[in-house]
Amino acid sequence: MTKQAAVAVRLPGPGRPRSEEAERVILDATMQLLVSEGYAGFTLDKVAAQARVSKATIYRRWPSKEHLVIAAFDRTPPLTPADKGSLVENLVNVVLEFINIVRTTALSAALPVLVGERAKNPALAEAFDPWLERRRMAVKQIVERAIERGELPAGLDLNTAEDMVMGPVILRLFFYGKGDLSRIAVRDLVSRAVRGMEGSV
Amino acid sequence: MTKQAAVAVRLPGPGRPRSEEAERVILDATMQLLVSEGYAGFTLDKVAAQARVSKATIYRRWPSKEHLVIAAFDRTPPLTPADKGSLVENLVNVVLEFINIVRTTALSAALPVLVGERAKNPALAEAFDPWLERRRMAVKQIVERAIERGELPAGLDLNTAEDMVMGPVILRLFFYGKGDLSRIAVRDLVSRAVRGMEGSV
DNA sequence: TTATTATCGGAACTGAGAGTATCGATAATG
DNA sequence: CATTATCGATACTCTCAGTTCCGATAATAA
Repeated sequence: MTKQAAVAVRLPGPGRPRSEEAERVILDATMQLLVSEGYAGFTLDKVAAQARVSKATIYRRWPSKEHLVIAAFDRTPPLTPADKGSLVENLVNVVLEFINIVRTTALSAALPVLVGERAKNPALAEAFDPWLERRRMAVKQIVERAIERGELPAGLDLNTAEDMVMGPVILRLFFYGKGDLSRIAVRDLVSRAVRGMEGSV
Repeated sequence: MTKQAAVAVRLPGPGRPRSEEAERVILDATMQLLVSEGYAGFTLDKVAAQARVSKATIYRRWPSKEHLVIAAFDRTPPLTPADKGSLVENLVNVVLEFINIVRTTALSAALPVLVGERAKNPALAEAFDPWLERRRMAVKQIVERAIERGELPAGLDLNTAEDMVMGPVILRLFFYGKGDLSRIAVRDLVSRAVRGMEGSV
């Protein structure tokens, strides 16, 4: 949040090599603690304790708490762009998969905070944006295939399509505590978004 | 973020009355500092200094930093649901007004952080949700009038409509640093959202 | 007028947590 | 075997949220 050292990677050379084991254990502890404690109760002292590692070992790899959290997220598997049913069904499935991941991991606790930090921390944005972009791929791929099949117009901008599908979902997920995100509700939102994608403006 | 005292209001009675002047000056300083320092650089010591007020005077009114920030936001004027043009034009105008407010006030710095806190602080949610709901009214009203005019189907859920209009915008505003939010881009998003609202699912 | 009470600004204080520095020990290179 | 960068452990600095106590002030109630 303040300074960031010039660390992260180290090229092989003389000296004791970094323990890959330590890296794995730290990221495991990070995820577990984010889930159990929430972002507010999440401290690096707890990570160090649970991973049985010194704080120096953590800061040697990641320059800040936020970078560590992003690194932990980076290991979560990407969304799988299913291709089994109709366009709407494929989108509904990937959206529900996303909702499920957010709810069962630390994402719900950490993502809004990271978004807030990102705005004013360029180094954090550099780590955060690729992660986010990777999550956006699934929806884009599904839309892209629909365009190839001729179900959606060729001129449709993929970013616009993605924003239309995920925007309302993100809103209900993070901004409103009570938004309806049942399969029926999601299907309704996605169906309407798809209708908006059809034809030109 | 941790404890919250039982304060906020005080009924008139014996003793020195609370200074309304102090309240005003504190909220002014809060807004100014949020803009100039960002949420991370925003501290209550700075607020006290700039407002020439003791911290006790602040905490006597608001139980936490977050509550103070929300109180400051609460004074920002509501969105005006213009009713001058077509449905799409009215929505575009109110969305652009919202974007402008976010960009020229401290909202961009503070809103994501507050959203993150809201998820795990019930007392904060209690203060935050009404504020948010009030901002959602403008779009809902415009949509409601369109339904009355018969431009949109009577069965359309207002919350769904609002999510479809604002979702993509919020996404570009807070999650992506670089999203296109020009008038042309907004008109494109809104037009597509409106098309999604038409007809049943 | 006088007693009571809750505010005021000022200032010191507590507690927690991010990030740094130093230790002797260990594991690699050359 | 000399060099070097890691290791865990521990203590430290700094900043900030929130608390507490002060003497002074401004209202109510008798």
